Amino acid sequence: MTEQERIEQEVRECVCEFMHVHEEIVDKVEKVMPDEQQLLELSEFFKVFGDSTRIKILYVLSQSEMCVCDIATLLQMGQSAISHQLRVLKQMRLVKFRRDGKTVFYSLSDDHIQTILAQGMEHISE
Amino acid sequence: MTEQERIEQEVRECVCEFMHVHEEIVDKVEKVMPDEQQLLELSEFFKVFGDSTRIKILYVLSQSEMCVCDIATLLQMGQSAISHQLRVLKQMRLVKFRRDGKTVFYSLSDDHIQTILAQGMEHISE
DNA sequence: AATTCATATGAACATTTATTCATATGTTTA
DNA sequence: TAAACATATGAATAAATGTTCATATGAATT
Repeated sequence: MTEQERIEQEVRECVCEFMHVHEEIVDKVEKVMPDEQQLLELSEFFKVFGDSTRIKILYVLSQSEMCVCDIATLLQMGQSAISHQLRVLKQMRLVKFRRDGKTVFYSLSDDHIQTILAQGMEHISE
Repeated sequence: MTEQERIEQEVRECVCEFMHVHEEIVDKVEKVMPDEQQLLELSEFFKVFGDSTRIKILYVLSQSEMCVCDIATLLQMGQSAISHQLRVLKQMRLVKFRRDGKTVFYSLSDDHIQTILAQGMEHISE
């Protein structure tokens, strides 16, 4: 690519990104955009649902509270893997837990989680 | 780690994973588990929400239909990056589009998407 | 028909992420 | 208090993912 061509491309990109936009729409939406930080947090929240192991954990917990061993058995996975994922779920407050002797029982932390799971199920079964 | 110790660990893991589980719970939940494939699809669906660029795209589209250039301008990102992400959103049927001459307008594909976004917002603002 | 423009896409690179292995922590029981 | 047990965690490795760069496609305009 020659320098000349590079400049031409930059001009083209500039045109695309700063001149031929629909200004009314962009201006209107810009005003109601939540701040960067909030949208980042939102994506981090959903990221937690975006792994099949964690989805399975959430699903089984939607049926009953359960200890780490139970979950590992149900999913046929190692205890360590489950434990690591439970930590992620805990950090995002998707699950809560109570200790009973040596055992720790996990459960879903609130109703949003169920609602989100249900909406997702509906979407993929359409 | 000696062979002896390895065996001991395997036994320990075996105990954890196959003997001290709460059988009633495990049996009950095993019966209502959706099949592997469905849960995998569910996680793939949510994975799409789990990236800040895509969340921003979904958010701006929840306000108005919009062309690729508009989105790139709003998010201050390159056209290519947006286009790649729109493909992901399209594949999972989170967005639909209509062509008008050279321009392609994107919009959210159905109400589940709005509901899920709203539930997520509620969760993180608690 | 040739050019311009909006969008799409393939390849490459850098970053993130999930699992495993080994071990640590904290609770109970002998 | 020592051993057994359920769970947690740090480090390492392997796999997945997002962005950029260069270019391709397809529609409109001259």
